[in-house]
Amino acid sequence: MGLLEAAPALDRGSSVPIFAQVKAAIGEAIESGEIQPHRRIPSERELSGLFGVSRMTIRQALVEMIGEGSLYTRSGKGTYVAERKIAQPLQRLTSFTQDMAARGLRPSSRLLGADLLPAPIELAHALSIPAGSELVRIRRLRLADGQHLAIETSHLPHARCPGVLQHDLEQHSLYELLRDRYALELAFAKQTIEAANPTEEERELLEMPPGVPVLRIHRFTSNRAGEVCEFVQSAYRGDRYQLNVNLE
Amino acid sequence: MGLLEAAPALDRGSSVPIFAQVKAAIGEAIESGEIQPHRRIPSERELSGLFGVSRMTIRQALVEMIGEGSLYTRSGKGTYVAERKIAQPLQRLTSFTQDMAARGLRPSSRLLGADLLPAPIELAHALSIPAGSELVRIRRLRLADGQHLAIETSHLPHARCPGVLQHDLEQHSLYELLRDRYALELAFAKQTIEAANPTEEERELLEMPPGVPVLRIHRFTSNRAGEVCEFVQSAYRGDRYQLNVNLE
DNA sequence: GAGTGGTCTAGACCACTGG
DNA sequence: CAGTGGTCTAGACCACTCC
Repeated sequence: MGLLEAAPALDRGSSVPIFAQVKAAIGEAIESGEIQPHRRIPSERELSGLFGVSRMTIRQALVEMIGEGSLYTRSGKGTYVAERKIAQPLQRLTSFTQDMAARGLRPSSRLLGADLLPAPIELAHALSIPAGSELVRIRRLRLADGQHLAIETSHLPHARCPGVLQHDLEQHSLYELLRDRYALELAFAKQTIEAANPTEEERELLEMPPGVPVLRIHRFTSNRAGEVCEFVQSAYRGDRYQLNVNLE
Repeated sequence: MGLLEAAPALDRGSSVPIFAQVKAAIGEAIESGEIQPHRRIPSERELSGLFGVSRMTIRQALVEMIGEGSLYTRSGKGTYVAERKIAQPLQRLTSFTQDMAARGLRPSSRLLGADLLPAPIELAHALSIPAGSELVRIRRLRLADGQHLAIETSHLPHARCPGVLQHDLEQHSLYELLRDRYALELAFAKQTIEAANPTEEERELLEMPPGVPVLRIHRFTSNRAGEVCEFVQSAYRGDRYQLNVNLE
């Protein structure tokens, strides 16, 4: 029973939109190998008939799958299955916790320090808050399978997460805490990445042998409205960490 | 004459689709400051009336702008202007030439070597070609405003770009050459990034002082169909290069 | 209850590809 | 020429928010 002959029945009553069900069905046909890479899928009009939905609804499914890189079109010819099963659909914003889980490593943290400080002027400007207003600073040692991996220092306007320092920041993901307790959902980030030598303090905290560089990352994170809500400085051991990035 | 009262006239005869013209008009209203960040734009039904096009066409414009991060919606409330003018719409695939131009630096190259070699087995597998088949290898020193910046080694299946070595690879962008002469348009890439120490050879070629690390990037590039077409190894001077990445 | 975005329909015309 | 994806229309119903 394949997509090419008889499409699976859709659940019209479901809260899952029709186009999402179509997407899932086509995605399964691809993953199951029923339609091989570089083979044509049925035309939009054929799919419309097979699923019993309008062509516009089919298109909504296809356009999203094209955006995710699993299909591509040749105008006037048809829609084809793309090859790359390689990676995540796009470059996604991930927390340290998610990042490690995706690599199959057990993440843990040690709190190095957490305090309030008046916002320095450049940082205040980037975060769109008054200079000198309260900033939460959380400094953590990050471990993967118990091995020292990185030092991460987060800065957040205290007004956005009052009382955040009273939570257990070693056991819980900061991003989950912000989302669940403060309705602060972080959606975008802008990072700069460079290779550098560690400071003396970083070298000691990460127990690094001499001569090993660090991957230094500065990250501004913002919510869906585009308001910058967090600034993070990280230093990852160069001998233990590789960053993966997908481009388009 | 603003978007909020009277929308600009659309050119129905133009080859530019209506939704793209609507997108441009709304984009201008945002950039001109007519609609400030976090202010509501007219509802989809209002825009439909203002522009004299159907609501679905308006939605096509809005959905794209939401995907690009310049608008966001609150269901049941309205569509709002996002804040982030910060960066490029998404993480885009760029060549060295484009990358430098975006930074306002003058890119140049020195060819260090260009040859054919039989594909080693792992690379052949990644590029989906037979092991031992011909691979083009191009090694270039990259400069920005005349300063040594990086060493880049590209590997391409010779079958995809026969005779590519006869072109002037110092003066021309390889990606433009591939696109214009070989109809090979590279669209996606998967990179791994790490901080490392340079090899002795890299240190000499880049004229690096001792103790400075490099940003080492491995990149697999593919076309729109998802076929991996290129493998690039790069080493950027850690003291002169920062990588910018946007996440979502 | 009125207005909003989210979803869906059943048509239509266009430019482009192939035989 | 018939078939394809790309664009566009004029409606419709739903869940949600705010008053």
